Amino acid sequence: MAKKVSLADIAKSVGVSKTLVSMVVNGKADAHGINVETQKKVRDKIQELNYEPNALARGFRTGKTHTLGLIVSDISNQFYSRIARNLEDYAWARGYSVVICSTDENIDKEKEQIRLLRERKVDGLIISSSQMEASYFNELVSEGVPHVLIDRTFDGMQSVNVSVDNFGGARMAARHLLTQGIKKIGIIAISPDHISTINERIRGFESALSESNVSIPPEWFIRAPFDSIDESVKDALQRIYQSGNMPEAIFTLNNNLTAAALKYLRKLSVKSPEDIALIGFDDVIYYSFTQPSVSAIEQPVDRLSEKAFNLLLSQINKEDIPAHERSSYLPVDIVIRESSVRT
Amino acid sequence: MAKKVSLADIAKSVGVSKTLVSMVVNGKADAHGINVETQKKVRDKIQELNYEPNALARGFRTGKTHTLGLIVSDISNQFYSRIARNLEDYAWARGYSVVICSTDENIDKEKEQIRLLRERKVDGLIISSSQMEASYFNELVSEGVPHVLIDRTFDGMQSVNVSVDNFGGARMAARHLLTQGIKKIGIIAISPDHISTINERIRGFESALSESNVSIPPEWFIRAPFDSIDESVKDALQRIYQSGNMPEAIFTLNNNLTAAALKYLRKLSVKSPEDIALIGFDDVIYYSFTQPSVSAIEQPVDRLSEKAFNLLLSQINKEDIPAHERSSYLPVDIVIRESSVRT
DNA sequence: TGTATTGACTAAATCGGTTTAGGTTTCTAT
DNA sequence: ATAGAAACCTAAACCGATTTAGTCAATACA
Repeated sequence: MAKKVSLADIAKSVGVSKTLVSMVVNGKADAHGINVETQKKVRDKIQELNYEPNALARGFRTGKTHTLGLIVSDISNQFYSRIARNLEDYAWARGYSVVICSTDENIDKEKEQIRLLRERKVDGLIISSSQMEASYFNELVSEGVPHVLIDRTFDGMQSVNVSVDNFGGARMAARHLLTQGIKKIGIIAISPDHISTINERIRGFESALSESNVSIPPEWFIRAPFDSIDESVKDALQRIYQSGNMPEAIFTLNNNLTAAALKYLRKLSVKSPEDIALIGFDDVIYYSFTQPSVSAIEQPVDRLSEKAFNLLLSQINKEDIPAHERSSYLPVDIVIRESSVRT
Repeated sequence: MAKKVSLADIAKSVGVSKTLVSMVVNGKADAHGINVETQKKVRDKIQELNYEPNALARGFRTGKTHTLGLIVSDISNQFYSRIARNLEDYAWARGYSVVICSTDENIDKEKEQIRLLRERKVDGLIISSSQMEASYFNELVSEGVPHVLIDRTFDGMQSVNVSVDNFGGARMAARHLLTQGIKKIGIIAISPDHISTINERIRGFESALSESNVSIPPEWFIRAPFDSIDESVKDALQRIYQSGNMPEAIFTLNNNLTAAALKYLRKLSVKSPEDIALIGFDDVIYYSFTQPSVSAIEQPVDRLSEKAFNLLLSQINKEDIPAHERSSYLPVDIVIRESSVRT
């Protein structure tokens, strides 16, 4: 490992000051009226010695790392990996890298990750938080930490945030079922119960139901713990199946729940949509060729990511974000396929 | 944004040297025989002033960032997002963060990302490379950059590497088809053609076929460009369908290709396995409830990631890696479902 | 009594850049 | 001839930790 060439080496070798070399490296030479020939000499020497600036030293001095932190519940969930990918693309285009952190819906882990990322001086954070404590984020705001809450938001929170119309999406799903005269409806959510999106979806769904005087009986209101979705959905569906009292439709509140429901309905030989109609929140490409193909609420992942990135960049660059931009809800679409259509 | 408390602040405030504070912070105080009471005083002051070490300054001095780089073709591909997740877990347990980079199978982008990560002084790299140039990686080796090639490897390469038995997996798939008397077989690969896994799979598949004197005619050997898999697979299948000369089976070389094939066979109303049997490389949970359920070669993602991480950590810690550990191939499994069984 | 040894601690150098606060020349205008 | 302005460049401080190479006083030993 030959010792790295430093800026001082270049300076000495060309016979100019470190300041000048630094200016050339950062493209500030012209602005400082440095002679073009001197600039060329420096650039040639940089080439010759194969100098590469030490980003750590630079970051140490400037306080900028050109790194962003992305905190989500689980990066292997398609929804989040797509967000990650989009974000990464926007970041790459602007010279930023992104560090990923999966929280497993664990609040303490999330806080620890945020602490660590801050200690590492990332320039900004994009967070899909598992918490619902506004005060925690308001502290981030008042400490001036650039961050955007993505996907999940909650009341009383002053952070810039971008999410999706979870309430409206779930309401669409409910209305879609109700229009078909379906009234015996179940729902599968995940626990813990402090996840804002899930709660919004429940609210939206129930609000539409109550307009038609329908409600979800407790035995059809299932909570599957985040870390054991598969078994919990299996057990719940089995219980319902054996009870003989089956709903006509089930609404699953995220893609993992939908997959699990699909899997175990099939195992129980419960036909969808004939026996139980199914509609899920969050669309996945595979839904179009599962048996049955699955209806779903589709989220605008790309626009969500783009918006979050831009809002974060504005904060990093100390630009003002107008009040109406500080909080936005993107509309969702309903994609109706076989699983939810009974007529 | 109140100015951050520095180590010097603590030192001055307690009335000791920075050295001492640093030793306390890093748990080296006892080893240096520092009085326990002095230690306590320092620790109390750290609490009181809420001191947090500046990781950038520390990293600048020590050259360690406790950050790893993960380079893959596309983080939103389930295969890679699962690797990312596993890696992140191992990394987190050891105090490392991971930066993700998607290359889109673009060699130049990959090189640029590696350059950037090195400039940012990540402690190590885990790379699923799109290249097949041994010399590039041998340079990394001789420069002493800790790195592990994961998933994809190639000849003449001295880097530590962990991959999967792509050759054997594809051979299994071929034999599975051949045993059923299927001889008219097509294959869908991706381009560019410098991806080692894809090439190994082709080799393995063809080697099994040639044992039975079967070969793949050019019109059934499809290459779908990485960035337009969907349309290319669609076009190719349509062409084959319209030609009237259809294979009895198709082997798709990765999960995206399998999904695309499934989607368009369905659109063309080509029944699987009756009209065309289908088997793909890389298993995905959805395959078990698609129509038909899809047979696949399953890769040991978790073991792959674990091994890669451990090998990287060894390098970072300057431990010796025995020769037989420097290169490993993990076995794969075949998961037979409906799509490939014609009897 | 003089020399080691031990225990407790520290001053100063260092990492590699960026930033601040200038300093020379040379040219131009009076 | 000379003040003032341009044009071009630089020395030194600085960011916040770690590391090196000690110091100093008290005790132990011969």
